[in-house]
Amino acid sequence: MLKITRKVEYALIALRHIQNNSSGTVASTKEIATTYGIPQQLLAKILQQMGREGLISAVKGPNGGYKISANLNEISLKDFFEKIEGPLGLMDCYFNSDCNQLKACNILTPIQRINQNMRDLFSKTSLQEITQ
Amino acid sequence: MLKITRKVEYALIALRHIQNNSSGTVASTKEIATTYGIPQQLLAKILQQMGREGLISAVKGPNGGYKISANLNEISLKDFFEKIEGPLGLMDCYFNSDCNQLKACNILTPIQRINQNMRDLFSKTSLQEITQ
DNA sequence: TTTATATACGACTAAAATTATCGTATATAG
DNA sequence: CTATATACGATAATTTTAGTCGTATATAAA
Repeated sequence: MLKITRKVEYALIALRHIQNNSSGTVASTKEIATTYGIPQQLLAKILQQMGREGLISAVKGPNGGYKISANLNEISLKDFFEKIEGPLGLMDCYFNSDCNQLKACNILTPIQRINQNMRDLFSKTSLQEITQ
Repeated sequence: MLKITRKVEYALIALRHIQNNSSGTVASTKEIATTYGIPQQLLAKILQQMGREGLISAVKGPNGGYKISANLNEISLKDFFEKIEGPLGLMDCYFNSDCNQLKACNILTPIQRINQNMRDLFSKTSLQEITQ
């Protein structure tokens, strides 16, 4: 409960690795996968997704790989999580209304408040604080 | 990602219902289950667990049910979550060391910091803030 | 003292979400 | 050309979460 997924974990590891890479060169999927013991195909898909989201950009072909293309200091952890995993909420009813309890739910208001506190926490933390 | 489980959700709903119950009487599993559309057998197990954890106490037999037996104002949401679902952490390596990445993990330190922030958030919120 | 109602709890099954793999296509440096 | 690397939809495996079943025990009330 309340855990980040491996997908996000791998994304953060990769992002930090790419950022710390010696300038001028790019980091390949294979290099990152073997360094951290991450399944290569899975990491590939995550990197592609981060590419589509504008966080990194790809260089194709031999000696190819990825480099950072966004200012990680301007992106909050909340936005990053939502780019990678979609809406961020303690419970589904925050963004999805087909809930059995909704009609009679007695904890909706207080839980929304706690949820907002959690979103605020991740909003005020930048991606850079993890990858720097 | 970062969601509470239905188990915790049901536990909170039940706790609030029991607390708001007219004094002198207890609230039965059946009553709570039908009111909020929660599977009765599942709710029963959750209530039993909360009983074992000392949060509520049971009255057996006809007209039986549960009543609050702890001071919910003195219990943090973090402690409650851990009573119901076990250790609370953004990632397993916070409390379990068999992780593929541990040896080379490059985000351990920063993620532990974020994790601590989340634990602090739930530590400074009392159960009462949800059930009152 | 019998009956109906309610909690207690371990074992099991079902469903959903997460994690990982496969196959194929495209780009490009050498 | 060829080897290497990204692109990506589809599918499979695994893990976690959610829910059910069967049986035992306690007790109020008829």
